[in-house]
Amino acid sequence: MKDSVYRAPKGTRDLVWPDSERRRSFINLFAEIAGSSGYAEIVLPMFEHREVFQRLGDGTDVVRKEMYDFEDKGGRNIALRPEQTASIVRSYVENRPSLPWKVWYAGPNFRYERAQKGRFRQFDQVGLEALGPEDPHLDIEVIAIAWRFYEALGLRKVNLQLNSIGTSQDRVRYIEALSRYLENQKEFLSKESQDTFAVNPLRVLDSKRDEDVQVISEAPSILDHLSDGAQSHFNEVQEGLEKLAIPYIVKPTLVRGLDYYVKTTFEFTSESIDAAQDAIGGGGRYDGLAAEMGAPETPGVGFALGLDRTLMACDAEKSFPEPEHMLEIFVVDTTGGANALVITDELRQEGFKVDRSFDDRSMKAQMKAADKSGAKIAVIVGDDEVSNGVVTIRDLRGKGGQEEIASESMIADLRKKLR
RNA sequence: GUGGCCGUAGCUCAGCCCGGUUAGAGCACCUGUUUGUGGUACAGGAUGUCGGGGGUUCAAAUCCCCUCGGUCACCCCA
Repeated sequence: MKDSVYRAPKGTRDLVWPDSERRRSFINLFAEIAGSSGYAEIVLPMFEHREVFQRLGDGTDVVRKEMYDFEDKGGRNIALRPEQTASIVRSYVENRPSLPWKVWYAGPNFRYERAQKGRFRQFDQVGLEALGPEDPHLDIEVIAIAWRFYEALGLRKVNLQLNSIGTSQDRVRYIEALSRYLENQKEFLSKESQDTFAVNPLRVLDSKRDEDVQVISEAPSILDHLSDGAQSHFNEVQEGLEKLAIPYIVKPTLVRGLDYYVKTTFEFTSESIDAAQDAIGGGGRYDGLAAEMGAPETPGVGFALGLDRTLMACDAEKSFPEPEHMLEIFVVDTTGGANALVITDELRQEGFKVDRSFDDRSMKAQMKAADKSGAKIAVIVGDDEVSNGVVTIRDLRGKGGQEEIASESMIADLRKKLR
């Protein structure tokens, strides 16, 4: 194996064609859908002052063990962003755009954790956030955009899990009730969950360990602790989803890993992913976050979708296929390359996707390269063509017929064949 | 942070248990069969610090120890 220094660091990898192009198409499709819903792109810094992400919650794993942080040369505590919602709210607090403020984003996030299938230290997300309205219609819009995006990708086996975790006051009351219950059941909990309980009782509900399942299933439900306002908000969200025919299941134990959520939380999972990591997207409402960062109370709601995991689901469902070819035309020149130089440039200026060989290789080698390139047509120039003022146009896809075309009509002919 | 599995040619892997001829296969690559013509076939060719270090031995890809890396899972999340 190569020296371990000259390889991508743990949890990162190179995306080369066709994966790189598929990623770009994915983001383009998302941009189209978000853009046509009134969301504008925002490009954020990839790192922030660590305190920005501290807002995700001191008891969360993201803050406690997954923060990719360091001190810069100026002595500042910097963290690579583990997600973008906090950055967006920071940007809102800093720039105070007029409301409602609807933005979408795409780009890498960073979490320092052990990589596994569908989990990387650098991973791409697309997402959007809407700040201002408290209206449950906005929750519905946000969920619907994600849902329509999955549909546009061709995904069929996506499940929407929905919950409300109430207002922060509701949650305080709920956590009291939950803690009382868990305290009594403590001996039946796994050791890990007992530790979790001490740090953040809510997160015990997330445990998938067999010992905990029974205790969790009989635990008090957050849905029994919602205030009237939160309850009617939740009801409206559900009614709206039904109006849009978006199927969902209410999952009272869905608390999500970040502390800033209130009221609506949701998560998308894929049934088709063959890996432990099947959550392909998630989000919720965070009405208190802007105020925590020093702005007036400003409600917000949004989601983020994992690009890699979503594409894993696409692979499994054979949807959103990778591109097949990059090229249309391959220029073969047996006169030393000078003709290829001019012809490829000319064709490229005309908008064709064109490549050629270098190093004056044999015609056979050039034809092989033409075939491998996936191009549909070879434009062949040899001494005969040059002296007759023609080029040979050869079909690379079908049986391989070819014809000579006068150089002047080459572009018109190729346009006819390819467009 | 914890555990399982795996590191041999550019890629996928065999060989390792039972140490011993020049370390193999397929794919990919290059050349030719083809006096300008790819995709099929055939013939030939190039390619390896057997992840790294140490140890045992007359002899290590093969046995032992350490280490680095990858991968999957737990935790948790996208």
